[in-house]
Amino acid sequence: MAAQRGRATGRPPTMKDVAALAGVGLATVSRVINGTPVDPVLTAQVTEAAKQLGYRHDPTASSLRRSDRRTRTVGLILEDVANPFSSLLHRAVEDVTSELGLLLLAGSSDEDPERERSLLGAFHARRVDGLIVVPTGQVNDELQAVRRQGMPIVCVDRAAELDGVDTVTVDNAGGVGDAVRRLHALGHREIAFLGDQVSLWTAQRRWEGFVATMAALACPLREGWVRRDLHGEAAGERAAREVLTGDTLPTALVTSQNLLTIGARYALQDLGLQHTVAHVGFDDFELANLLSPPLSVIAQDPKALGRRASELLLSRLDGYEGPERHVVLPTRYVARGSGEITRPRPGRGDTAR
Amino acid sequence: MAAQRGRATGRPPTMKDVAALAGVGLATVSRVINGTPVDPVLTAQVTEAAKQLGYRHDPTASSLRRSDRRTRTVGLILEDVANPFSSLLHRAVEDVTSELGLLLLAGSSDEDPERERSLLGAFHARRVDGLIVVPTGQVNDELQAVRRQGMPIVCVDRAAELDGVDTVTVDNAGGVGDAVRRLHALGHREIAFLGDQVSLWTAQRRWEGFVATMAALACPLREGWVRRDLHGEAAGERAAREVLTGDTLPTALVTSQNLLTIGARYALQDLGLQHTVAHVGFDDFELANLLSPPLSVIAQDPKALGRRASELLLSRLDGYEGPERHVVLPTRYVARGSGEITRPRPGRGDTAR
DNA sequence: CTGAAAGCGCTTACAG
DNA sequence: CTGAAAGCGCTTACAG
Repeated sequence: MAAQRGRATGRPPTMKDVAALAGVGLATVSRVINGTPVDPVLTAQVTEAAKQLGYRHDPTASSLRRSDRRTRTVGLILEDVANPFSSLLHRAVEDVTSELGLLLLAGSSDEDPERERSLLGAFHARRVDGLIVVPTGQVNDELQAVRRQGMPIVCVDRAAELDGVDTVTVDNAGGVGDAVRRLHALGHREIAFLGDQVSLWTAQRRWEGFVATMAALACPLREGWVRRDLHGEAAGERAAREVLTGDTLPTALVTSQNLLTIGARYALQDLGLQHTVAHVGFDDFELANLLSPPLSVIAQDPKALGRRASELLLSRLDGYEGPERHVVLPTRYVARGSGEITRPRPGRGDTAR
Repeated sequence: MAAQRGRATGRPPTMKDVAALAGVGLATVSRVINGTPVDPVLTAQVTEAAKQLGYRHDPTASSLRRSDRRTRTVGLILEDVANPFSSLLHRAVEDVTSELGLLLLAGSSDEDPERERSLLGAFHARRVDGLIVVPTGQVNDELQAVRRQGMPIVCVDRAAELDGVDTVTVDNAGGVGDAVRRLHALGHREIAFLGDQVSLWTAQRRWEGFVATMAALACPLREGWVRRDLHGEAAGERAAREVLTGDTLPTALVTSQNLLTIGARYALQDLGLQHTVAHVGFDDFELANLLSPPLSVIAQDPKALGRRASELLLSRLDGYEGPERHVVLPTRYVARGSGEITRPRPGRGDTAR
């Protein structure tokens, strides 16, 4: 009678249905599905029955009972899934996790601690196997608590001093320092700096790289040429415009973030200074090469960040229990033109206005 | 004795732990957590116990037993989470789903039916509440099968003729037609066309818009000026270069996809023709305005696509059982300069080479 | 309103 | 190797 059942009506077929049709016990079906050795004949019966019913294994029900509780999902907390940096990182993570059949739950924190906390809670509650997060830096206590409960966590793009939490970052200070040195070698001494919100870990590191290198090169920092804590393209444009229409003009400009770079470039072009004032931005752009002059950048490799972060996470999933690891990836200066503008002859005087 | 238990050692606290600490039945805890009316005193006890233990509700275990089987997750199949169009769409979907506490499982099909099938299977097996997919068009049978099993599905960016599947697309043909008409109004008659892989639904629609409008305007199509089935930036550049170095040159160029537009623009700039040959691309770019001349585009609104798709999905989750809906969003022509180059005087003869 | 019991789809000791 | 039974964390009829 039980074996008579066959294909059920509405609901999707379950292991019980498969067992009934194959004429074996429920446990045997489970074993076949999970690859535990089973008599070839029974295996064939089960496989056939499963195919016939269109059986789909339910990984969440499975995870509930398994001893390791693995859900085969990974949580990813990005700043914004839509920004190019985040989305490239996202893709790199997907490339390595999908290879293993892991699914990705992704969300955007928007730099908002409350949102980060909420995503963290939701992913934790769903028992993802691990977490890759670009931390705002203000939710570290909660991250630590979740980590202590056994959830592997890797922080990426921004460091975090948390027990058992691996990090993958970029040499932000080194990248900016390198750019400043190159500008210096081209004669530049009057270098302006546009910086992102100071609460961001990366903004802090980039600023430190600027200050340290300028000091090492004995270049004075002029107050009006340093604009920090800027958020977004419009702020970048405004700040650049102010810097570039002041009493004395800098001969070079370093913009330490994506949107600030775009904003500054608008200002430069609007003032007709794009061929006069050297400009280097942090982070690369798709179309940087099509601009005139092409934009020189301190490029980071979001794909490499994502890949390394995933690898660190996977090693934890594979049982690595050692101390936290801190990977620092290099940046790469891409000379395209805007950063190779030499310093105009001194004595020519102020040009703007 | 049971109430004595209190906080367990290693594992995260469960409803049972909360019930024990609060001195109530398991069901009561469940009711409090789910907001079913419960005596205020008991409610307080449960809330307190939950807080004290740091209890986290497990939504997946919950979904297993609930009558509606809701997992509170939505699956999203994009072409590539890293491409700007997809990631903006992704963000728009996140904005509406996160509002409702739904989590997003996202994946990239890479235009590969096998990958789409695999993601579809994985999401289905995980019993997501619904699916938003940018379909390759070659997995429609499987999509239909999943839909018939009760899973709400919305296709976005590309239409699909499937029972009970809503779609949100853009007026691709209309957008291209509009651009062609504008070029025609500026005197252009010799208009070249670069098209994406012909297997893509959007490529097909854009091509149809081009052909139909050219015919309506009595502009002949010259064989050498039509290049279709191109994939990626390099192919676009190559094709554009060939078109622009032929015996007779077109006076305007329509490129019907993102990467083709970039590739073509490289070719134009390399040949020094960017101020001579009019150029309109399909889909907008972040930096289009910084180019010289700025790039005119047929813009679509990926955020609107994502938002509408989410809304349609949510209405299905809310119980809408009516016939499938097909939303078509308009495109918007953005005149920036490259598309406003007028046709050079006839009789000036061929300029290039 | 409340609690004990059954059961969601599965895995895993536990006996045979 | 195989199957019946217990149980993962929860919800939901079912009686009280």
